[in-house]
Amino acid sequence: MTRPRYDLELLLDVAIEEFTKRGYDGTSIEHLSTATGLSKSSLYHHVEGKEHILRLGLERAVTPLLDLLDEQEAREGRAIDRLTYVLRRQIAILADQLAAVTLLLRVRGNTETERWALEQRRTFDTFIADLVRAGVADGDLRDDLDPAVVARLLSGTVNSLTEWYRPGHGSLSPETIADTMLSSSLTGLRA
Amino acid sequence: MTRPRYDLELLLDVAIEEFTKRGYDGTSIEHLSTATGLSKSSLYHHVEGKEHILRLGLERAVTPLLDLLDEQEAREGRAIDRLTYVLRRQIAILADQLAAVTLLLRVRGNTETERWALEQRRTFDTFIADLVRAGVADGDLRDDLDPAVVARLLSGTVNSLTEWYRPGHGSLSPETIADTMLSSSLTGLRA
DNA sequence: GTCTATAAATTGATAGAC
DNA sequence: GTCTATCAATTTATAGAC
Repeated sequence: MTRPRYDLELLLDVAIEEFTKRGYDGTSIEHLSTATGLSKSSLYHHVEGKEHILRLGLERAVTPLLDLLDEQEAREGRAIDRLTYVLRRQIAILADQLAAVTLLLRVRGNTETERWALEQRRTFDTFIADLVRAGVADGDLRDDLDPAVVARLLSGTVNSLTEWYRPGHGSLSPETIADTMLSSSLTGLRA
Repeated sequence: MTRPRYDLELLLDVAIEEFTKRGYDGTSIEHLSTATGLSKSSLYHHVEGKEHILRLGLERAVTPLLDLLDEQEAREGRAIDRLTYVLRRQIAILADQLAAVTLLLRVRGNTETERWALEQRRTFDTFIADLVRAGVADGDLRDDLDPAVVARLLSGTVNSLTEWYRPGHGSLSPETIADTMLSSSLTGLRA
């Protein structure tokens, strides 16, 4: 048995990094060729085209995020508990698929694939906003703040982790970062 | 008196938007030509080259942010009060120069100008981190959370506003958003 | 201050040999 | 599955007329 998938995954590792560094439009097939060590023709043997590479890279982030939502469909319990659980899982996915999630957050909607990615993001963000509203309705979250703004701030804070979080090197674990984020968000920073 | 500066400012309005939408590398002079209605040659009459346009656009965001830091140099008072003041002002600058700040946050360091911009961002972020540490030392901020992480989360939350805040249209004012952000961060979301 | 014309290099993609 | 060679279109930038 050969390993064509393995080679594809390696190509995606490189492509996601390049797309993130230079932007999708700013990254040429030639860049990917240089970075992988494969000729341009060989790349076209593995994928249908440039946009196909983007799609496969984005799916690494989108799939686990949507799986998390699906898994939540039948969940019960207080909204505030489900919210904290989903945010923790979102942070875990971000840490596990850091490069792909970073790429997902950088996509702007200039191609069909990018617009698809933005739609998936919107689905996820809407879910978070619904949980915040439900948490306020339950009386567990403050009702003097705009729930829509609160939800966006929470999502923004989580997503901003891609700007600085790097795994390994005795760095903080994703769980510790999630603890800090949720503790400061829910209980506040004041001593 | 002619108005060469005015034409340059108009060009920058367009260029900042295009650079933000497609990325700096992904935006061609031809794009800018189409978007401004000027020929490519005419653009080169106004600026030295593509990277010069980026530099001028980024300065719209960098200059007021560094001015804010300069103004803080001689400030007195408790760190927590200075921190909330600086964050409020940062949000005001973000709202006032939304397009340029968005571009600043999207720059990745592929050119000399981009690396300069990243350096200015780092200067600002370091200032925030110092204020958080001082706030903990004063006993005004919780000492059970990593101040470096807290500072990054605060900066990330502020910067995430570029992802959704849009002025006008009876939308929330920057001041209201700052109120919500600071209240939730300092006092917490729990009811 | 604007334009057309053009330069040399790079773009996404394909043909076809091995 | 890899390569070299090549395509038509696009890239940043310049020359020089008006």
